[in-house]
Amino acid sequence: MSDAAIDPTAPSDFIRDIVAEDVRSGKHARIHTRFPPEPNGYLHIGHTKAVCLNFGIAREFGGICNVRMDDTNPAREEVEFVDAIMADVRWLIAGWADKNLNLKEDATPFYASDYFPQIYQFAQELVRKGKAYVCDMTAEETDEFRRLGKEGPFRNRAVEENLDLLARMKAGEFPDGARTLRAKIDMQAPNIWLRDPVLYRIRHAAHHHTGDEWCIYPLYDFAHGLSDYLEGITHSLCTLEFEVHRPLYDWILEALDLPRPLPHQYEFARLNLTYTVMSKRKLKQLVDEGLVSGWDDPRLPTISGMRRRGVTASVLRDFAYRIGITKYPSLTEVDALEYAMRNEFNQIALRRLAVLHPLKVVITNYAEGKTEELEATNNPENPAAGTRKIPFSRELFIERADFMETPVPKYFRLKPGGEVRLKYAYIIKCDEVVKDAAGEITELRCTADFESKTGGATSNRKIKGTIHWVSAPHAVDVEVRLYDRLFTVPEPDADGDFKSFINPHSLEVVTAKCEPSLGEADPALRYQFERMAYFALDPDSRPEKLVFNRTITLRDTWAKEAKK
RNA sequence: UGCCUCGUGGUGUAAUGGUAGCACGAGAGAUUCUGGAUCUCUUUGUCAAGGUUCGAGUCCUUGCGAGGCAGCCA
Repeated sequence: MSDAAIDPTAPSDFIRDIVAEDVRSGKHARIHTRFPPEPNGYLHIGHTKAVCLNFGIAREFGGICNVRMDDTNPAREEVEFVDAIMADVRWLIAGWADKNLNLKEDATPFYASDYFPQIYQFAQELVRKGKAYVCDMTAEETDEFRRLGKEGPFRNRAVEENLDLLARMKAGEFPDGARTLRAKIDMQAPNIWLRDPVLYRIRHAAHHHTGDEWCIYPLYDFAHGLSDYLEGITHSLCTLEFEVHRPLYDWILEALDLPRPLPHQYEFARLNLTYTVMSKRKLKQLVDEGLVSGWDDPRLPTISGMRRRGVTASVLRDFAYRIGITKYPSLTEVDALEYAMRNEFNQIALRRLAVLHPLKVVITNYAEGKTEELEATNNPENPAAGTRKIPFSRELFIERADFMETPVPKYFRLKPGGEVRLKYAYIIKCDEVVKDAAGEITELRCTADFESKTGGATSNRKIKGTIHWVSAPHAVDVEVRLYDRLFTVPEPDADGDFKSFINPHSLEVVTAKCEPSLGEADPALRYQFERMAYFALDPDSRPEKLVFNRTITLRDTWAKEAKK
């Protein structure tokens, strides 16, 4: 029974169409996909697309999805990455596709390296069938012959000799690069990957998962399709660059004459996002050169970075579904991601008053020492979220940007002699601007219209501007990290050095003045500092020193207007 | 250069031979105790030229453009 009927939000795309047709025709007993990361780096939002596709299909068609470490290259893979990848995947699918996550019996992910014994047997089988041979050419010679479409001198070795040499390769008798096992296909094939591709190479190196057991390692092309076959994968989904490898994928499975149905490979376009870089190499460079704080730096498009920034798994999934699946190598505007964040946070975030760049305000006609408790709405989008009390007193902080001594046109916040509403409190009028010796504004002296208190006699008096504020004596100080886009241009890796486009203002750290209730902020919740942005607690937070990360600003039509 | 793939508003996508639609963005307005949210409206598109057909974004041909591959990386 397909889940598609009970999930109307499930998207439609050319791959799901194929799967649906295969389900209809009864080609497979059960749909089985896989997510096959190489454990050589952290997952990023591009992987989100693949995870949501593979798990989404499993989910919609009542199937399962394996997470398989594509670990056939001991030189660059590490256990640290396996753990990080699994944590990210589990987080991403939690409460959504847990049921469809297929793990090994000991609850660990699958590893291509676990199949090395079987893959080796398949290699021997290919040799016995005369479809693979041991080649003694150097890497350079191999390249050269392949370019020229020329058959090498070892191509027609006898089966027995090939079998013997392969065994000796495995036994460690030869140094790295001395020989390879190659498929015997067609050196004149128009597709380069059919010109006797290398199946095994010699690497005397320890492997993160198999240790020193092997000194020959299969290449991706040989290992991947066989791993798919061994796991019973029905639909092997990968990105466009593997398109030209598909004939080889099929050739290997067919050459071995494996029982049908065979897994089939389908390709889709990887995700590209404006104002960021996605390649593992570039992300690693940013991390290694200390240009960001680590793989989980909130400015990075890594899953761990976005999680730390405050982005939720459901936002990422929603985004992945919004962008769709095609074969067109598109460039998605980051606005689509930001929209997904705002769209969800607007529904769930608790509203709080917090002043990021404080300016002191004294209400001169308000009694010294007096305090009032005012009622504030937790979430206007969700009445069930209820209300809370916030203290008001004679001395307050407001946002520096909410006052302009010489206001620009259309500015309707506080100005000398002007009025503005303090949210949930009074309408105040600015009587006096106090400056220090340097001419810097240090304080505003205002008077409140006591009749205008929220709910009061003239509270419905029309005032264009409403601003947020915090009572100075009650304010809680917190650290706030204001993150912005890491790059200043839409396509940082289009040309030139991407690092020269790094946004020098991608992080601003401030000490904010917050309403008291924020002192008990919950790391599981999302907050909107009213009129500013959505925030989440950073793991660096300690009870005595909270740290908030700005996940995404509110839409700011004033900023756009002011630029005109 | 060879081989493979892909071209639908600014962006991401839908339309499976039958009214080119949706979302994001942009612009205008309404409303608002968040310049948020919400609501209304507007704008802009089938790469080009032929062909098949009653009818083509869809099928065919050619051209143009873009991307991928040409590691003993994945």
